[in-house]
Amino acid sequence: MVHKRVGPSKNISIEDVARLAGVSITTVSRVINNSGSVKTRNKTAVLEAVKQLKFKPSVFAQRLASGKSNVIALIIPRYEGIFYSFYALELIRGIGTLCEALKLDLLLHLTDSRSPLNLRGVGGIIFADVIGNLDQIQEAVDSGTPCVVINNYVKDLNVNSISIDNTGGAESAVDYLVSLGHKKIAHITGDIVTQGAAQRFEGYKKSLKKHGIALEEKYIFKTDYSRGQARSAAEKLINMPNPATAVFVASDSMALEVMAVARESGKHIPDDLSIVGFDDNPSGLYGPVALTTVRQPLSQMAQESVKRLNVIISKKEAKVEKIVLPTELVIRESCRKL
Amino acid sequence: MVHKRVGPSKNISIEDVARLAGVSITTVSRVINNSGSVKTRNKTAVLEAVKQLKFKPSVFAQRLASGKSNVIALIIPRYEGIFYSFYALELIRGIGTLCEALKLDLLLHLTDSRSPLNLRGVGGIIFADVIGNLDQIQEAVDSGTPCVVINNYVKDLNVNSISIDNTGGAESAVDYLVSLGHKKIAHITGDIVTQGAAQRFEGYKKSLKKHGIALEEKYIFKTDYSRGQARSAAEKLINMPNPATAVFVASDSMALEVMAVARESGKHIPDDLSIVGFDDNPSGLYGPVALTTVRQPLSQMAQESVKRLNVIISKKEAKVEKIVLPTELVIRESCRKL
DNA sequence: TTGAAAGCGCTAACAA
DNA sequence: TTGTTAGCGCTTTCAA
Repeated sequence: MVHKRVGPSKNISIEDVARLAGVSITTVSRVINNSGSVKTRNKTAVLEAVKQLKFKPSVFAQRLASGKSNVIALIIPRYEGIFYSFYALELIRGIGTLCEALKLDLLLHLTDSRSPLNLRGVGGIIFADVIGNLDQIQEAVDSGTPCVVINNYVKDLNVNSISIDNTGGAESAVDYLVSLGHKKIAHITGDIVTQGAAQRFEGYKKSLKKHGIALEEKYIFKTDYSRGQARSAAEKLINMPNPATAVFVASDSMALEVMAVARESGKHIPDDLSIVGFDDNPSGLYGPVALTTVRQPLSQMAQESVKRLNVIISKKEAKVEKIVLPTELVIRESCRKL
Repeated sequence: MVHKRVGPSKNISIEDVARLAGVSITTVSRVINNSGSVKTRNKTAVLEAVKQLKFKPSVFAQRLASGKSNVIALIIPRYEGIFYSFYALELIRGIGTLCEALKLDLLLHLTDSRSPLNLRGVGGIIFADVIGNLDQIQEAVDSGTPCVVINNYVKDLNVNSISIDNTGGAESAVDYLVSLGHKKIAHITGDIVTQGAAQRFEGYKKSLKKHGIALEEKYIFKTDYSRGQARSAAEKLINMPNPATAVFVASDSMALEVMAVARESGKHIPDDLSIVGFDDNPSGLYGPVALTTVRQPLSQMAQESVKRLNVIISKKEAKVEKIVLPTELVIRESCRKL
């Protein structure tokens, strides 16, 4: 026996609305899209019918018919470290919030960087960082889909990119330490496979060089951004003979770990060790000693990427831009004058 | 002169493939969907043509024609605290990864709980927690779209829910403290607007009652889950006359803050204060004293929700289930026998 | 095992 | 200001 479906009440189509409102479907279409001109009388009737029938247009039909899509995809490389960072959440939050406001559908892809993505029908793509997936990006760009890469300055591809001045930020952090009189300045890096970590390391070296301070291998500790590795690095750093008087750490969460280790070893911050982090993670505020850090405009970057994409999609603007956003040193309490 | 477009290469349609392969579009459809039977010869030809033309079917046309959608929406209430939690990321990660594997498109909505969502065309919906958006859920359920609510046991709605045994977890945490001889046990709550925090508080009270320990208002500190509020609470807790000997904290990140405060005040963990957290956030592992905590199967919950939805969507199974996943006390180093 | 043809629900010329 | 009509690119009967 075939009986009426209870749940998925037969889909209401634009035709039902037209019938109820006593107009053509074209008029209904005009009303719901706010395009063309419609007599107030009819408009009201349509709106009334829409409400009464609880009509929601089928986005698939709309997209198929119009050839336009208000879907944007956010591609996050499924790289181990990425999800333990302040970064990912801030990004998703920034992008998600703006998409909501702009009525864009946000498609989230946690990609393993290999599987081909079916990008057809996606209006635009945001690549969150580049980690082994340049090919994917290349392919997306080639397909003509508007793309913007964030958190990575992409040199080799003709694609929009919005990145952060990691080198400059790191440099200013170290400059600051030098200005306080520090000469033995250590660095705990992030995961060097990421451009961000590499550039921060670069900035560190640049500043030392600028000030005529020799780079010392023993003061450099490479990590994968995890708190665990930060802890080991901090332990080595603190217990070595002739230890550094200051350390620039590639992320705030690692810097907090260093602080904790120092405190446990009976060291006092900033008296025994000056620390500068990177991120401006709010967690840095709550400890006993507020963390001096480099603020990076993550949510600005996130929002900028959506706006940029939106412009490209709607205005058909095609000019490729590579934007680098500035960072800002936020001086708090974790460093002292030597 | 009309010349070949370079960028947005004219969209290849199923018709182009059919022509090149020398078959009908129906046959092509059969091949790409692996439905119906097609002679090997033709199949090969189609596959060859697909590859050569780099054909990707239009998902919109597919969905429109078939009436099926492999899109699932993840609705996250845009509530202030939610993004500072271990919770959100774990969820997105779990759901995102599984969707990727199952080839489901994941639509992310950070909702303000008021704007109506156009759910038409979405195959299924996962609501991440319920915070002031019961109406949205009600509407989604009414529309007949398969829904599952996670991290919240929804009593009043006929909807699938997968939640965590917060009460039981909290109870076992406090039971454990009692078993170690503690009688003065404080509790730092999470944001009581969330069901999770309320249930953990419930479990705390239940355990005390069970053991004949009177509930003392002065030992209860309400927070919004933030580290800042955890710090204030910890300061009060530690500096009060006749302080508690143990504290059950509603989240690990807050518990870590309590640990930090204690250490700064010259207290030793667990000698001066026993601490149990909740979450099993990996950060709890890296401190000087590993945090005893309640493990909640977040990623299991996340994955379960996708699987459940997938079953409902494909099998048309409609039975509503309300699952409560167990928690597990993970004993590490932050508590001592009195 | 195949293909013709009728939609899916909408948008966008074009005409009126 | 409105409606007619031809698709958008696919899936799915139905017949062959």
